[in-house]
Amino acid sequence: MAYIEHNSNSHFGNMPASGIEATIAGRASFGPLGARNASYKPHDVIYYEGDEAKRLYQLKTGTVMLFKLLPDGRRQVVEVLRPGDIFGLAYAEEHDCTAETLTDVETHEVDLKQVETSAELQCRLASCLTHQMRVLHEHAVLLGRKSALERVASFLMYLVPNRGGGVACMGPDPSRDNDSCDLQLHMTRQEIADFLGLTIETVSRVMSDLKRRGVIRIDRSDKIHLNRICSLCQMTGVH
Amino acid sequence: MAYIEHNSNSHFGNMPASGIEATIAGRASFGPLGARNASYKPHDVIYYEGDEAKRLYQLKTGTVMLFKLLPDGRRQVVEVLRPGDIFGLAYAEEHDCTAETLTDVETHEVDLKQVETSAELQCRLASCLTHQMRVLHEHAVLLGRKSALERVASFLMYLVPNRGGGVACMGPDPSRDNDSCDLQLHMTRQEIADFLGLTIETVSRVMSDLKRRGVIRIDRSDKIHLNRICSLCQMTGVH
DNA sequence: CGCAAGTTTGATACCATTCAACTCCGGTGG
DNA sequence: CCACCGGAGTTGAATGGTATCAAACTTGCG
Repeated sequence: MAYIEHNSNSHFGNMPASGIEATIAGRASFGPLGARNASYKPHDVIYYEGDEAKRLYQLKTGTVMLFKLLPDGRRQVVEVLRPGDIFGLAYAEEHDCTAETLTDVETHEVDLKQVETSAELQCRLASCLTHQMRVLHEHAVLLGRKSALERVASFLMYLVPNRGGGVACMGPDPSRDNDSCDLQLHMTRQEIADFLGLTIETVSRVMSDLKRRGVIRIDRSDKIHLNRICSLCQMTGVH
Repeated sequence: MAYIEHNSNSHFGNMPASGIEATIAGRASFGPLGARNASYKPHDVIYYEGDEAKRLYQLKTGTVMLFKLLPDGRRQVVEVLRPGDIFGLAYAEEHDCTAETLTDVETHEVDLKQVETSAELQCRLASCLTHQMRVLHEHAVLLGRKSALERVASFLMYLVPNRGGGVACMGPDPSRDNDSCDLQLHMTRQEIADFLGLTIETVSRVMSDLKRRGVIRIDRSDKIHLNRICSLCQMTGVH
């Protein structure tokens, strides 16, 4: 299922914290730090909730979701990861989530033992975790306090390059040269619903509503064109 | 508002990762690593969302909540911290949450500059962040997928020593010698509601319902006696 | 074509919210 | 001492947003 190769340019623990090696999405890559590379196909399960934690993973390309299940089958997708994000928590015996790929995926993987002994890895780990913690805080607001429309709008905005998490919103500026954009969701309605704490039907209804209002165009169910990014941004609840 | 003193036994960066210094709740203390000590009174705001991040905080005693506000006033309490937890994220210019004390509080505080240069601090940071990330995942399940009763039951169970997060549940065992316990909430109904993604009235109604069913006894509004811990545990949705 | 999986749409039900009134409790001052 | 007050909590009735149940539709593919 997963093809694993050893990183040829592996030189462990000898890079400075402000290293000049490639970064992904502004965060430091684990690549040069003794990491193996691995590849996965869409819908591969990288590990299951409850599995023994043996490695730390950094997403190099593609998308991975982490989810938890309740005994009666209810599912919550707790994170949707992008390149540069890490998963497979260290400092714990068992994984608290299942990690499943949404697309073709490439990862860097390092043994947890290495993490425990590498100051450099821990530094990068702390940096990544801090970033992801912020995203989780934002997601808690979404799950705890936002309406269905606000959730879906926030989700779509999250997928707009450089607009994720509503961090870099320029406000309502209809004069922007490019107020539209194409999105590839890589998620089914069910996966979106489980991420947003909604049902599949509610997600579908909100999408149809956005389409009716001319804010989005649905080219294929997982291929969405945003006609008016600013209008959508106004619906996220953060304005 | 906050009384700050310098840590007398401050010896910076010379402790091994597996140091023998005191730990809180199983996690390493920042105390010996050049940290200042500070004290706060109940309802002190340690920092506001949007403030410049200058320090990293570790909670020594008491309880702190982190919350985010939407522009229209909706509030989500994203974390309720206990001794050993850290807050005041590093690797970012601004705080993403407001930090407010719920009780008398004592903290260890270190400058972010120190964190950037101390491998030891980064190690502990990564460890704490990993633990808190798990708690956030669990909370996402609560916010996204649980009913009001399940949320309140989970919240109360979270406050039971050694039962937090449903991690160490022994299952339905009515023969346990001690199936009851006293809790001090340190939170108003409003704060609980904002933590659980509910309204104040819903929290109150569920509490009354639990009382009517004989599962809890409400001694004072923030002083709850659990009559049957196992019954309550059964209501959290994790069984 | 015809099936299967995913999605959309409709009708209805229900849980949590909203709005409102009431209770409880501690503190203050006559 | 007790009347009064304000804030927090509780309870009730009505509303509404989302879930649920059910059916139709779309798409991809053998």
